Amino acid sequence: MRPETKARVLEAIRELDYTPAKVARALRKRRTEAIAILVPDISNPFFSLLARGAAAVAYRSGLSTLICDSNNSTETEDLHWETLLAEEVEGVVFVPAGRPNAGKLQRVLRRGIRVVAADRVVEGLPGVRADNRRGSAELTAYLLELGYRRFAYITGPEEVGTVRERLRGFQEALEQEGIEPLAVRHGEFTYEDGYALAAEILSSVEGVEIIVAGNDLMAIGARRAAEDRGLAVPRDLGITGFDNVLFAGLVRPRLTTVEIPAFALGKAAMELLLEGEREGIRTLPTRLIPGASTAPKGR
Amino acid sequence: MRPETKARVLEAIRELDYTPAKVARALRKRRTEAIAILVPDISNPFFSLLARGAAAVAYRSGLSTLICDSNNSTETEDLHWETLLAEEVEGVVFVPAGRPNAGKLQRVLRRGIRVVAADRVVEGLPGVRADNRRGSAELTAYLLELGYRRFAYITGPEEVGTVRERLRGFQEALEQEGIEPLAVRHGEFTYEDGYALAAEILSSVEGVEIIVAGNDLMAIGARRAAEDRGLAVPRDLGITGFDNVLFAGLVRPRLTTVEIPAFALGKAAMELLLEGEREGIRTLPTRLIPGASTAPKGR
DNA sequence: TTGAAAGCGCTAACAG
DNA sequence: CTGTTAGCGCTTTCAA
Repeated sequence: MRPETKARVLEAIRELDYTPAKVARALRKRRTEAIAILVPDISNPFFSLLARGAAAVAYRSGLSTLICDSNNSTETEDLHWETLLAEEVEGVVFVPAGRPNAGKLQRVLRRGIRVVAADRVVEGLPGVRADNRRGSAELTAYLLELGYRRFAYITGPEEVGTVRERLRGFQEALEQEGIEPLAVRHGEFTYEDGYALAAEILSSVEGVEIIVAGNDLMAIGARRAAEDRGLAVPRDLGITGFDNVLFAGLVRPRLTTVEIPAFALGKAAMELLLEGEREGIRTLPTRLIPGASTAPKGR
Repeated sequence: MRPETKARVLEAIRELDYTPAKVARALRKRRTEAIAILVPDISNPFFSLLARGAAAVAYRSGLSTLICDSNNSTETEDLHWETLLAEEVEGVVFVPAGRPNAGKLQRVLRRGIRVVAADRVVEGLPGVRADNRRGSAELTAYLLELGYRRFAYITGPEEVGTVRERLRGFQEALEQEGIEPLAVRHGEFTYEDGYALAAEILSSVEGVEIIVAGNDLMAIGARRAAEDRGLAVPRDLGITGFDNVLFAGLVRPRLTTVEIPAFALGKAAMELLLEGEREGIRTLPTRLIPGASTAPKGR
């Protein structure tokens, strides 16, 4: 282009304070260059960290990012799918709230929208998840080594994949030693349900040495329930969590837990999305974080 | 419309699996019906809760919501302003990372985009904030009543409005009793800086009875620094926070802090935005949350 | 009540 | 290298 013309154009841009309108561009190019991140609860640090990881990758590729919060509800999730269809996003990093609506998902996929599952695996979708089963098994092996033998397990809703994987790793590790858990209880992944389930177990099950929780928040709730019954942690009762969210390291005694790389999970999911991956599950390793909420159990 | 025609249209919609394209609609109507929420750090539960409050209101009005994360950087913030200009969002709920770029902001406003500040007041913008000064003064009065007299204060960057307001409330309450703080230190609003500033104070300032922190995260860092020097909380040293984020209630001893209604802040900011408010600051009340990290100080 | 036409701001294709 | 034109899918307006 002639330098003079270029200068005149640049001058006009400045003068009019011109910014290209993305909507018009998207309409003409038939590409919105927008992707969405759909999570169950953005105010949960685990998911917001995951969303951050995903957004960082999208941002580098010049894509706009829409963060949608399904508020732990499949119905809200469905509403969001409608919006995303109307927005014509090109892809979605998806953390399902529970068992996702297969019909909606099919419609989205038929429209050519790529969807990658993150953290929680969805049948028929490519995805990135943490090695929950192994992480849970390693944790359990560590607890067995410490000398714990009488276990109770509290966790989230049964229909969530990560809940089942963690439970399975736990049970398999126990089976190797010929041990059965004294109790297994399901609730929501909240502080309140952690408290309630632990309280119920402590008052109805004899001789529990340790409560293994499906996530950190439940573990903290359980610890509180133990305290309220006058039990000291780890002296009278061991407690473990899962996720290694920020506060797991802030509470005293520091929680024994398993780190799930939330940011990396989001990052990897978005990378899979941008590479156009259509299938396959990538599994990221977890890491055992020993804390002072468990201690060697002399026998 | 004739019922028969209507039926035929509905039939066609079903058959083609038709969803109206928002981009085309936005282009024609010259209204994108999209708003943005721009926060410093979405992985901070305080901001994600605020974002949730704002999004909930927008959602009810059928607006699309774009959540943008400036990663605590004014430069990233500026990049986001460009995107938002190009996206032609109709409004922005804005929590500035530091001192916002006035030029960018002017450009955005000149384009007719409404901006409402949340949590942190911005000159020339309507906004919603918490009554930080009073909340801080009330907290300080409570501490004086407990018998504390020798105070140290650690907080975030000086250019952040909430930092200055909280510090001011603190200082004014002390002045009424003719007391000067022994130390005031600024850093980032992080666990690490809370630890570092507290450690520095404890090793260089004589006779500090209590460390008042500008937010909860710094308070937890300070508590750790105290522990590492063998000081028991609250016996040897009192500690207080600000915000009342989730973990403030989970740590032991429970943190004495001031609740900032993050969700309500976001909600109110979005309401102001939708009402088309052009100026004025709304102030929401805070609430003192006494905890066990402070205790009556016999003299 | 229905149909037809124009045009939002952009890009791709093509002509000069 | 520059200018012109058509058309993305919708809404608005006007005509039948």
